Amino acid sequence: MTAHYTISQLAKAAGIPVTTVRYYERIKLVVPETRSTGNYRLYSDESLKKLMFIRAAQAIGFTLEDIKSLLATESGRTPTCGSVQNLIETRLTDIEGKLKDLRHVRKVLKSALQQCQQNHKSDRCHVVTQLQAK
Amino acid sequence: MTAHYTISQLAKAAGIPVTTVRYYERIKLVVPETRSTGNYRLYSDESLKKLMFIRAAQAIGFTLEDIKSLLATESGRTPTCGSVQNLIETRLTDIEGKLKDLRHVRKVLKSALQQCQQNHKSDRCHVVTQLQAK
DNA sequence: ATCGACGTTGCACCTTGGTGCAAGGTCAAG
DNA sequence: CTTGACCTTGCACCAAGGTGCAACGTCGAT
Repeated sequence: MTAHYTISQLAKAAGIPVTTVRYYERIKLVVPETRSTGNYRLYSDESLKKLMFIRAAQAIGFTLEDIKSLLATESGRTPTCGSVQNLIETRLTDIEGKLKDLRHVRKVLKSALQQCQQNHKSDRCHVVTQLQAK
Repeated sequence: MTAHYTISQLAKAAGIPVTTVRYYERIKLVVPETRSTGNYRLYSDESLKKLMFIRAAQAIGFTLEDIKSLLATESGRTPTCGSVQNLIETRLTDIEGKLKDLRHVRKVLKSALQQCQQNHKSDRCHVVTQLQAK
Protein backbone atom coordinates (compact mmCIF):
# COMPACT_ATOMS: atom_id res chain seq x y z
CA MET A 1 0.00 0.00 0.00
CA THR A 2 2.65 2.50 -1.05
CA ALA A 3 0.75 5.75 -1.06
CA HIS A 4 0.96 7.91 -4.13
CA TYR A 5 1.08 11.63 -3.75
CA THR A 6 0.45 14.39 -6.20
CA ILE A 7 2.92 17.19 -6.01
CA SER A 8 0.80 19.34 -3.73
CA GLN A 9 0.07 16.46 -1.40
CA LEU A 10 3.74 15.66 -1.22
CA ALA A 11 4.71 19.27 -0.72
CA LYS A 12 2.16 19.70 2.02
CA ALA A 13 3.24 16.52 3.76
CA ALA A 14 6.85 17.68 3.71
CA GLY A 15 6.05 21.27 4.57
CA ILE A 16 7.75 22.57 1.43
CA PRO A 17 6.33 24.79 -1.31
CA VAL A 18 5.24 23.04 -4.47
CA THR A 19 7.53 25.26 -6.51
CA THR A 20 10.45 24.10 -4.47
CA VAL A 21 9.63 20.46 -5.14
CA ARG A 22 9.68 21.20 -8.85
CA TYR A 23 12.96 23.03 -8.34
CA TYR A 24 14.38 19.93 -6.70
CA GLU A 25 13.36 17.97 -9.74
CA ARG A 26 15.11 20.50 -11.95
CA ILE A 27 18.36 19.99 -10.09
CA LYS A 28 17.78 16.23 -10.12
CA LEU A 29 17.46 15.91 -6.39
CA VAL A 30 13.95 14.45 -6.15
CA VAL A 31 12.29 13.10 -9.26
CA PRO A 32 8.76 11.68 -9.33
CA GLU A 33 8.45 7.91 -9.59
CA THR A 34 5.81 7.95 -12.28
CA ARG A 35 3.27 10.10 -14.02
CA SER A 36 -0.50 9.78 -13.96
CA THR A 37 -2.54 9.42 -17.12
CA GLY A 38 -3.01 13.17 -17.08
CA ASN A 39 0.76 13.63 -16.84
CA TYR A 40 0.65 14.58 -13.20
CA ARG A 41 3.76 13.85 -11.15
CA LEU A 42 3.24 10.96 -8.76
CA TYR A 43 5.47 10.42 -5.76
CA SER A 44 5.82 7.56 -3.31
CA ASP A 45 6.68 7.53 0.35
CA GLU A 46 10.30 7.23 -0.71
CA SER A 47 10.14 10.75 -2.07
CA LEU A 48 8.53 12.03 1.07
CA LYS A 49 11.35 10.52 3.09
CA LYS A 50 13.83 12.10 0.75
CA LEU A 51 12.27 15.52 1.20
CA MET A 52 12.33 15.17 4.94
CA PHE A 53 15.92 14.03 4.76
CA ILE A 54 16.71 17.12 2.72
CA ARG A 55 15.11 19.40 5.26
CA ALA A 56 16.95 17.77 8.11
CA ALA A 57 20.26 17.84 6.29
CA GLN A 58 19.82 21.47 5.28
CA ALA A 59 19.08 22.36 8.86
CA ILE A 60 22.41 20.97 9.98
CA GLY A 61 24.30 22.96 7.39
CA PHE A 62 24.61 20.82 4.30
CA THR A 63 24.14 22.44 0.92
CA LEU A 64 21.85 20.90 -1.67
CA GLU A 65 24.97 19.76 -3.50
CA ASP A 66 26.17 17.98 -0.38
CA ILE A 67 22.78 16.38 0.00
CA LYS A 68 22.83 15.28 -3.58
CA SER A 69 26.01 13.36 -2.97
CA LEU A 70 24.65 11.97 0.27
CA LEU A 71 21.69 10.67 -1.69
CA ALA A 72 23.70 9.69 -4.73
CA THR A 73 24.75 6.38 -3.21
CA GLU A 74 22.23 4.60 -5.30
CA SER A 75 19.00 3.24 -3.87
CA GLY A 76 18.96 1.63 -0.51
CA ARG A 77 22.62 1.59 0.40
CA THR A 78 23.65 4.42 2.64
CA PRO A 79 26.90 6.22 1.88
CA THR A 80 29.95 5.10 3.80
CA CYS A 81 31.01 6.81 6.97
CA GLY A 82 34.22 7.85 5.28
CA SER A 83 32.57 9.99 2.64
CA VAL A 84 30.12 11.44 5.10
CA GLN A 85 32.97 12.24 7.43
CA ASN A 86 34.77 14.11 4.69
CA LEU A 87 31.71 16.14 3.96
CA ILE A 88 31.19 16.98 7.59
CA GLU A 89 34.79 17.98 8.03
CA THR A 90 34.64 20.24 5.01
CA ARG A 91 31.52 21.92 6.36
CA LEU A 92 33.10 22.29 9.78
CA THR A 93 36.13 23.98 8.30
CA ASP A 94 33.88 26.33 6.35
CA ILE A 95 31.98 27.15 9.47
CA GLU A 96 35.06 27.76 11.57
CA GLY A 97 36.29 30.17 8.93
CA LYS A 98 33.01 32.01 8.84
CA LEU A 99 32.88 32.19 12.62
CA LYS A 100 36.36 33.63 12.71
CA ASP A 101 35.50 36.28 10.14
CA LEU A 102 32.29 37.19 11.88
CA ARG A 103 33.94 37.47 15.28
CA HIS A 104 36.53 39.78 13.79
CA VAL A 105 33.93 41.92 12.10
CA ARG A 106 31.93 42.06 15.30
CA LYS A 107 34.96 43.23 17.23
CA VAL A 108 35.69 46.01 14.79
CA LEU A 109 32.09 47.10 14.64
CA LYS A 110 31.82 47.12 18.41
CA SER A 111 34.77 49.41 18.83
CA ALA A 112 33.39 51.63 16.10
CA LEU A 113 30.11 51.73 17.95
CA GLN A 114 31.86 52.77 21.13
CA GLN A 115 33.56 55.59 19.34
CA CYS A 116 30.24 56.62 17.96
CA GLN A 117 28.68 56.70 21.38
CA GLN A 118 31.52 58.58 22.98
CA ASN A 119 31.45 61.60 20.76
CA HIS A 120 27.80 61.52 20.08
CA LYS A 121 27.47 65.27 20.39
CA SER A 122 29.86 65.97 17.57
CA ASP A 123 28.34 66.34 14.16
CA ARG A 124 31.25 64.71 12.43
CA CYS A 125 31.33 60.99 12.89
CA HIS A 126 34.83 59.85 13.70
CA VAL A 127 34.11 56.35 12.52
CA VAL A 128 33.60 57.66 9.05
CA THR A 129 36.51 60.04 9.12
CA GLN A 130 38.73 57.21 10.30
CA LEU A 131 37.59 54.92 7.55
CA GLN A 132 38.46 57.73 5.19
CA ALA A 133 41.94 57.97 6.64
CA LYS A 134 42.87 54.44 5.67
CA MET B 1 47.92 69.20 -8.51
CA THR B 2 44.98 66.85 -8.21
CA ALA B 3 46.20 63.78 -10.01
CA HIS B 4 43.98 62.29 -12.66
CA TYR B 5 43.76 58.58 -13.04
CA THR B 6 42.51 56.46 -15.86
CA ILE B 7 40.38 53.57 -14.75
CA SER B 8 43.20 51.07 -14.73
CA GLN B 9 45.50 53.40 -12.80
CA LEU B 10 42.79 53.98 -10.26
CA ALA B 11 41.95 50.30 -10.02
CA LYS B 12 45.57 49.39 -9.55
CA ALA B 13 46.09 52.07 -6.91
CA ALA B 14 43.10 50.80 -4.99
CA GLY B 15 43.87 47.13 -5.55
CA ILE B 16 40.51 46.48 -7.16
CA PRO B 17 39.74 44.96 -10.57
CA VAL B 18 38.88 47.42 -13.32
CA THR B 19 35.62 45.61 -13.93
CA THR B 20 34.65 46.18 -10.35
CA VAL B 21 35.27 49.90 -10.65
CA ARG B 22 32.91 49.97 -13.60
CA TYR B 23 30.44 47.95 -11.58
CA TYR B 24 30.63 50.57 -8.83
CA GLU B 25 29.80 53.18 -11.39
CA ARG B 26 26.83 51.14 -12.54
CA ILE B 27 25.42 51.08 -9.03
CA LYS B 28 26.24 54.78 -8.65
CA LEU B 29 28.78 54.30 -5.92
CA VAL B 30 31.84 55.81 -7.59
CA VAL B 31 31.42 57.86 -10.73
CA PRO B 32 34.32 59.42 -12.65
CA GLU B 33 34.76 63.15 -12.28
CA THR B 34 35.21 63.81 -15.97
CA ARG B 35 35.94 62.20 -19.28
CA SER B 36 38.97 62.67 -21.47
CA THR B 37 38.69 63.80 -25.09
CA GLY B 38 38.76 60.15 -26.06
CA ASN B 39 35.88 59.48 -23.67
CA TYR B 40 38.09 57.75 -21.12
CA ARG B 41 36.94 57.92 -17.52
CA LEU B 42 39.09 60.23 -15.43
CA TYR B 43 39.18 60.00 -11.67
CA SER B 44 40.67 62.25 -9.01
CA ASP B 45 42.20 61.45 -5.66
CA GLU B 46 38.74 61.81 -4.21
CA SER B 47 37.69 58.68 -6.06
CA LEU B 48 40.73 56.83 -4.87
CA LYS B 49 39.89 57.73 -1.29
CA LYS B 50 36.36 56.62 -1.90
CA LEU B 51 37.52 53.25 -3.18
CA MET B 52 39.76 52.76 -0.21
CA PHE B 53 36.94 53.78 2.06
CA ILE B 54 34.78 51.17 0.37
CA ARG B 55 37.35 48.47 0.89
CA ALA B 56 37.79 49.37 4.54
CA ALA B 57 34.06 49.54 5.13
CA GLN B 58 33.45 46.24 3.36
CA ALA B 59 36.12 44.65 5.49
CA ILE B 60 34.29 45.60 8.65
CA GLY B 61 31.06 44.14 7.43
CA PHE B 62 29.14 46.87 5.66
CA THR B 63 27.29 46.06 2.47
CA LEU B 64 27.67 48.22 -0.61
CA GLU B 65 24.21 49.59 0.13
CA ASP B 66 25.34 50.58 3.61
CA ILE B 67 28.39 52.21 2.14
CA LYS B 68 26.29 54.04 -0.36
CA SER B 69 24.34 55.65 2.43
CA LEU B 70 27.52 56.37 4.36
CA LEU B 71 28.81 58.18 1.29
CA ALA B 72 25.47 59.67 0.37
CA THR B 73 25.80 62.53 2.82
CA GLU B 74 26.63 64.86 0.05
CA SER B 75 30.18 66.02 -0.62
CA GLY B 76 32.39 66.89 2.26
CA ARG B 77 30.06 66.56 5.19
CA THR B 78 30.34 63.29 7.00
CA PRO B 79 27.17 61.51 8.10
CA THR B 80 26.04 62.07 11.65
CA CYS B 81 26.99 59.69 14.40
CA GLY B 82 23.36 58.84 14.89
CA SER B 83 22.84 57.40 11.44
CA VAL B 84 26.16 55.59 11.52
CA GLN B 85 25.29 54.18 14.90
CA ASN B 86 22.03 52.82 13.57
CA LEU B 87 23.82 51.17 10.71
CA ILE B 88 26.40 49.63 12.99
CA GLU B 89 23.77 48.35 15.36
CA THR B 90 21.86 46.76 12.51
CA ARG B 91 25.00 45.04 11.29
CA LEU B 92 25.86 43.87 14.78
CA THR B 93 22.42 42.34 15.20
CA ASP B 94 22.82 40.58 11.85
CA ILE B 95 26.17 39.27 12.90
CA GLU B 96 24.99 38.04 16.28
CA GLY B 97 22.24 36.14 14.52
CA LYS B 98 24.62 34.57 12.07
CA LEU B 99 27.03 33.64 14.84
CA LYS B 100 24.26 31.96 16.76
CA ASP B 101 23.15 29.96 13.71
CA LEU B 102 26.68 28.93 12.89
CA ARG B 103 27.48 27.84 16.43
CA HIS B 104 24.36 25.71 16.42
CA VAL B 105 25.22 24.13 13.10
CA ARG B 106 28.74 23.51 14.29
CA LYS B 107 27.48 21.76 17.37
CA VAL B 108 25.22 19.46 15.40
CA LEU B 109 27.90 18.68 12.85
CA LYS B 110 30.44 17.94 15.55
CA SER B 111 28.23 15.40 17.22
CA ALA B 112 27.51 13.87 13.84
CA LEU B 113 31.22 13.66 13.22
CA GLN B 114 31.74 11.89 16.52
CA GLN B 115 29.12 9.34 15.61
CA CYS B 116 30.84 8.86 12.32
CA GLN B 117 34.18 8.27 13.97
CA GLN B 118 32.83 5.87 16.56
CA ASN B 119 31.36 3.34 14.20
CA HIS B 120 33.82 3.86 11.45
CA LYS B 121 34.08 0.16 10.78
CA SER B 122 30.43 -0.18 9.93
CA ASP B 123 29.50 0.22 6.32
CA ARG B 124 26.22 1.90 7.07
CA CYS B 125 26.63 5.44 8.22
CA HIS B 126 24.42 6.11 11.21
CA VAL B 127 24.45 9.82 10.58
CA VAL B 128 22.65 9.26 7.34
CA THR B 129 20.28 6.64 8.67
CA GLN B 130 19.37 8.99 11.48
CA LEU B 131 18.69 11.86 9.14
CA GLN B 132 16.44 9.46 7.28
CA ALA B 133 14.56 8.63 10.45
CA LYS B 134 13.38 12.18 11.00
C1' DA C 1 51.12 53.56 -40.60
C1' DT C 2 50.66 50.08 -37.56
C1' DC C 3 50.90 47.45 -33.32
C1' DG C 4 49.66 46.43 -28.73
C1' DA C 5 47.93 47.99 -24.63
C1' DC C 6 44.36 50.15 -22.94
C1' DG C 7 39.77 52.19 -23.19
C1' DT C 8 34.54 52.21 -24.44
C1' DT C 9 29.63 50.15 -24.50
C1' DG C 10 26.10 46.80 -23.79
C1' DC C 11 24.77 42.58 -22.61
C1' DA C 12 24.84 38.03 -20.57
C1' DC C 13 26.32 35.16 -17.06
C1' DC C 14 27.95 33.35 -12.32
C1' DT C 15 26.52 31.56 -7.40
C1' DT C 16 22.51 29.38 -4.26
C1' DG C 17 18.04 28.34 -3.32
C1' DG C 18 14.51 29.23 -4.89
C1' DT C 19 9.89 32.50 -6.67
C1' DG C 20 6.54 34.24 -10.20
C1' DC C 21 4.04 34.20 -14.26
C1' DA C 22 1.57 33.01 -18.60
C1' DA C 23 -0.76 29.87 -21.32
C1' DG C 24 -2.63 25.92 -21.38
C1' DG C 25 -4.27 20.80 -19.76
C1' DT C 26 -6.92 17.77 -16.20
C1' DC C 27 -10.15 16.44 -12.89
C1' DA C 28 -14.15 16.19 -9.74
C1' DA C 29 -18.33 18.43 -8.32
C1' DG C 30 -22.56 20.51 -9.24
C1' DC D 1 -21.04 21.23 -19.53
C1' DT D 2 -19.15 24.53 -16.94
C1' DT D 3 -16.59 26.09 -12.95
C1' DG D 4 -12.74 26.05 -9.93
C1' DA D 5 -8.96 23.81 -8.05
C1' DC D 6 -5.15 21.66 -9.33
C1' DC D 7 -1.67 20.35 -12.68
C1' DT D 8 1.68 21.01 -16.81
C1' DT D 9 5.60 23.52 -19.30
C1' DG D 10 8.91 27.03 -20.12
C1' DC D 11 10.88 31.08 -19.14
C1' DA D 12 12.29 35.13 -16.48
C1' DC D 13 13.58 37.05 -12.22
C1' DC D 14 15.36 37.89 -7.12
C1' DA D 15 19.64 39.02 -3.89
C1' DA D 16 24.89 40.61 -3.90
C1' DG D 17 28.83 41.44 -5.75
C1' DG D 18 30.66 41.02 -9.22
C1' DT D 19 32.94 38.48 -14.05
C1' DG D 20 33.28 37.77 -19.11
C1' DC D 21 32.77 38.77 -23.79
C1' DA D 22 32.16 40.94 -28.36
C1' DA D 23 32.95 44.63 -31.16
C1' DC D 24 34.74 48.63 -31.54
C1' DG D 25 37.59 53.29 -30.37
C1' DT D 26 42.08 55.59 -28.61
C1' DC D 27 46.74 56.34 -27.48
C1' DG D 28 51.78 56.04 -27.41
C1' DA D 29 55.75 54.02 -29.38
C1' DT D 30 58.11 52.30 -33.16
